[in-house]
Amino acid sequence: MTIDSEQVPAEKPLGDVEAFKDAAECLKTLAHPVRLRVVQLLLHGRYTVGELAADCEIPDNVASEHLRLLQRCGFLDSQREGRRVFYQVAEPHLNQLMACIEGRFIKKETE
Amino acid sequence: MTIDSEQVPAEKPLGDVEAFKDAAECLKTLAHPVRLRVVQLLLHGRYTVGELAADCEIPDNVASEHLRLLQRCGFLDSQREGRRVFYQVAEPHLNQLMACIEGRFIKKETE
DNA sequence: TTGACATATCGTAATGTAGCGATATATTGA
DNA sequence: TCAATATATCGCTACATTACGATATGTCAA
Repeated sequence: MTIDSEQVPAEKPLGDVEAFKDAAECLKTLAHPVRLRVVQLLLHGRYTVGELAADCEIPDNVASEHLRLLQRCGFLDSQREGRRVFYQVAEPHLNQLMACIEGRFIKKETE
Repeated sequence: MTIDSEQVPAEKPLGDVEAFKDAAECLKTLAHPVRLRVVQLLLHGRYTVGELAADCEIPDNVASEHLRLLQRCGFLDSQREGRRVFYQVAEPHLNQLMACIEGRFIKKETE
């Protein structure tokens, strides 16, 4: 048995920095107050750009840009209906991820 | 019964953009490949700045800066022991949050 | 076809973030 | 006290992100 001045830490989890590049990119997209609110809303129903912009109190074109970013990393998709475009959640994991975030950061009424 | 050209969406979840400001700030801190890897490691044990820097293949001072950011939003804390500083997880929710992220983005061996 | 509406895109200015090298601080042992 | 080690901080540059106003595209209804 060798003597080692370092205590041996628990075995490291597999993976490395590289493995988290995609995750970091997507999380960064999610990490914006407007986009978090948008995702929260879309987990409860379909909304148009205008409706989401109104809820978030931002101009339509700004909302449209946020939606484009969320769509680009696969969180959302959209369908045009007439002159309006409805967005909805496309990534099943968003539900659980959002639950974690709300559980940590959003205060419930009944607490 | 009134006729409404809009279909009524499911009731909106409570909250607003403002409520997600803190969440967005912390998520943004987490949303970096090095910091995700660091958190993953620290969920499995205590490590020094130097050990974390080595694993991530970055200079010590860069690691120190990442650790400062993670500590600033309450994810980590640290204790000095001699000339080394050990970091560890300070936020219990990180475990579940990280599980979500790994579940979505990190491929397991056995799959 | 024209005008109004809904959404998307583009150029740009302001701000934020990452990483680097140099330097500072803290701790230990010679 | 001095040098070596470990970590932290600072000033800086490069780059990314944000929101805005203007404009473009797509759709409908008169």
